[in-house]
Amino acid sequence: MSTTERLIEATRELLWDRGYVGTSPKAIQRRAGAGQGSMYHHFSGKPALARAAIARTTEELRATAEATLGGSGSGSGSAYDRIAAYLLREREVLRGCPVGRLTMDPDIMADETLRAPVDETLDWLRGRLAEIVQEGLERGEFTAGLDPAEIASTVVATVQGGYVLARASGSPAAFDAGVRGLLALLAPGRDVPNSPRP
Amino acid sequence: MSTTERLIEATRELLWDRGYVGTSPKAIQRRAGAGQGSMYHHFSGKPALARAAIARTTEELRATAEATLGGSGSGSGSAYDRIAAYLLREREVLRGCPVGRLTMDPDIMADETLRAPVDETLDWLRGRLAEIVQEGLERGEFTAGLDPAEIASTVVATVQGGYVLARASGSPAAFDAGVRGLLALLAPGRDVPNSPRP
DNA sequence: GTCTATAGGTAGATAGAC
DNA sequence: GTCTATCTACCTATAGAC
Repeated sequence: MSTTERLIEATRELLWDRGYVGTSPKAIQRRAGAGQGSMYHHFSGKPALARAAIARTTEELRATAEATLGGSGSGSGSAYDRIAAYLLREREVLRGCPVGRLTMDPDIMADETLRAPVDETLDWLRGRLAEIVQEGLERGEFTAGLDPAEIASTVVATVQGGYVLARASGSPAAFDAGVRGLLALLAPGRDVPNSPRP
Repeated sequence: MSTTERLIEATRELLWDRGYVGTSPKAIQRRAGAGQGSMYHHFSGKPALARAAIARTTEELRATAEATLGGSGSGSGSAYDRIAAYLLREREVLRGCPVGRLTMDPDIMADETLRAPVDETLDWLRGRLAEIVQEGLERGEFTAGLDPAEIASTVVATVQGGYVLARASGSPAAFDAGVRGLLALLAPGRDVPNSPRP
């Protein structure tokens, strides 16, 4: 793996675990096995490193989400099933969301080039979920009258907040509970599938 | 206001806006109008300051939540109404939750004396909401078969995640959308009250 | 109680040799 | 491309005078 590559990956890990404010260039160098001069040769500084790391992490989130939310147009399952698959997929719950956690970082929010990709990613996710809810409404899967954009926001918020509850309690159980509650509300009467966690 | 008091309040503000890692003793002193020596006379260091600040903030959260969730045993409104009041109450949405944001701080999670009050507070909130959902189920307000603890987790997660969405987009609208979606799911057919925000 | 002095360590880079 | 040296500022205290 190239030095550039190792620097980006090290930054991704540190941003995920410690946030932007809690991540120092020195820590990135140590983790990447790169020297000071090497790091500043490849990147102009901490913001540039963070931009590269965030770009990759947001791409990954989109790809992972799309993998459960359903293929390219082929209706592979009901809307409920696709949303359930998204909610119940395996996650490193106790680590939190690598994108969502950035919103609590004041220095990220203050820099438009760092905030924008975070905003666009969560916005894309809400839009994608809203499309699926709309499909479900048209097929009569959900209670008529629900607002697709609102339900999409509720779904994403439940996931983001589930991370908070899980981290506070030190256990993924709280995340799972929130998700199961949401699925029960979405489809009254249906059996909620089990989470992948033991 | 005493120096101790000003130090605690300054720490609360900074923890809320910048987190634990992003808050320095010097910044606290500046905001409190206290000198270095003065601060270290009243508190042993940053962790002690944070303990005092978190204790006060969690007390405040409990009091504020209890104010909307309903009085001491007197059923002042339906379960749905009390949950709606909690969800729709005025909040400084773009600032995030002063308790929930602490869960993303690695240094807070690593120190048991700082993590415990956060955990206990969110746990209390979930328990309190579960009681109310239980009441609502007994009165037939909600779809039979719902799990009170799960729904309570969904409610708290939606709030915590709503803050994330709002901060990402720079607008409280995303918070409100998530809340309105949740209320619509909780009581199909009912009109969801408007949020207090303009 | 509050102030100033001191101190070792890190943050976030820049400069220039190799 | 990578390394070492250097730099200013800030972090998180401790010590001791007033």
